[in-house]
Amino acid sequence: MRAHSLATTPNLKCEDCPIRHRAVCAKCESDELRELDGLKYYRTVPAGQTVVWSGDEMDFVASIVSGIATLTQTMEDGRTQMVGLLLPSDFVGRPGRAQAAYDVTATTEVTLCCFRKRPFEDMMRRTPNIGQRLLEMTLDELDAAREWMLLLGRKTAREKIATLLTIIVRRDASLQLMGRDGPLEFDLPLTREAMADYLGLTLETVSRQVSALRRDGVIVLKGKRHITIPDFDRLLEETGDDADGGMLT
Amino acid sequence: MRAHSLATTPNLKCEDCPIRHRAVCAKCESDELRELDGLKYYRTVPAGQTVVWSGDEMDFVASIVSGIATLTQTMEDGRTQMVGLLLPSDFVGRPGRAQAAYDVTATTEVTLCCFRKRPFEDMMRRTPNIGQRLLEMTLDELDAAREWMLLLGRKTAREKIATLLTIIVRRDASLQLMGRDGPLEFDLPLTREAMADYLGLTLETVSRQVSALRRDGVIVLKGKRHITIPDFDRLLEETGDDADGGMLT
DNA sequence: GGCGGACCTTGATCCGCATCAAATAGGGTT
DNA sequence: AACCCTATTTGATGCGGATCAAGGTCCGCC
Repeated sequence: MRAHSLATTPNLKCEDCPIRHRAVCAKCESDELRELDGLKYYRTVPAGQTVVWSGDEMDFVASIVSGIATLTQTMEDGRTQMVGLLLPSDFVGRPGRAQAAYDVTATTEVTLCCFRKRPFEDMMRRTPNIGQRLLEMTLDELDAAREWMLLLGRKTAREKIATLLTIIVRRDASLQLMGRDGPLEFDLPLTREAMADYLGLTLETVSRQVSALRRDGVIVLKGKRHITIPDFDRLLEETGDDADGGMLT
Repeated sequence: MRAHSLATTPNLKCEDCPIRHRAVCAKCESDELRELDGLKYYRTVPAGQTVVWSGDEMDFVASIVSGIATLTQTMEDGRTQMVGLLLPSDFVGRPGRAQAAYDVTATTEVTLCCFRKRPFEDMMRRTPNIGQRLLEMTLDELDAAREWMLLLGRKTAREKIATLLTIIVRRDASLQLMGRDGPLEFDLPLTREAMADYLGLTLETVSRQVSALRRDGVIVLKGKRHITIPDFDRLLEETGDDADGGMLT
């Protein structure tokens, strides 16, 4: 299944782009946007398909416009670890690097705003706003990776699940500011197996701990994927993190 | 012991600086170096002392000139996870952020080349070479963090130890190109406890696995800290990584 | 409306690593 | 040389999560 899906989607105008203010182009002036408008092309990848394989030649970089993708590493014997969750506005690929370092897989259908690497690198050299924004985003990702290292190295299975849930809730909240106070609700964008790959667990352990949190009333399940959080502070207590706002958000 | 050691050391000229070609200033022209020369001040921190505490106000950024420091996160109940190992030329602090996100601790005596944050940020805005280099370094650190996520999430204790040893060997090799082929030798720069914090293990498990690798002839110990690797490929097999050059670097 | 397959849950058992507890080895100091 | 302090090793035991093994549920499809 290494076939590249090259489904090309009609471009949105940068001005109307939903990720305009968070993506790598966030700091660009309107003349810079016009230039990007000329370089970019959209590409849509169906759910479940791999966008790039680790080690593959990669001649483009991209921003996630919509959908969710994952970055994963795999060992020879098949053990896999997710090392990043890519959400709308996140950046894929690395300027200055020819091969992909990780597998990039679409979890849901994903739309990418792509740039051929060479023209993008050229423009980056001329446009400090892009490099600056990319630096900010990379520093944020580094913080997220380090927070994840604490989770992987030191948290219990239950704490890991609770932490993942809070992260998903916070993301949803930041996108569609929902009514505070009321119970939070959302759909899990990940299968149990993907959660396990993210958390350094097996899918059986994930399933058991989700059930345990349900039994203890921390979460309410409707179906397999729909979750309600009756009391967010209660969930926070389960993460093992500092109760107050110790975490960077 | 929260006292800041403010020992100030006489500055080296940038031109003579041992990290000149790897640090954040690597791409600077000589006029830019002169400006940095005017901003910088050296500071030396004794082994074991904490440079900054997570959450502290941090009004400077710095490059490690010599010595080794660690970045660690701590949970309320005392569980700790090292999230970075800082070697000469590595960068400390984040432009645009007021508080430290992690504890920074000197493992050996450390000399820092510091810049007050505001003047550094100003210069960064005017000097694309600095921002570009910082972006490269940050992307490298992100890769390292993600490799570490795989280790923390999926590797066994023995594989973790073997991986740490190969990383230390590679670093030594990259600094002082030593005779290939011959047995590799080095001193561990970390205590068993620090290794445990890095690897997401307990110090007892670290000690046991080091002993096991010694029993199996993978490593030879002289004293507690001095290690000889009779056969580097043998050590590589123990890491669980792709046998060939699958790894970056 | 029955069937196949993906996803999920639950149970039983095992094992790797944590935990608790001593003992030993250096290294520096007096 | 005797002593102390810290780093390290080693042993005994227990637990958390992996592994192995059945089911169960939902959904699209014929």
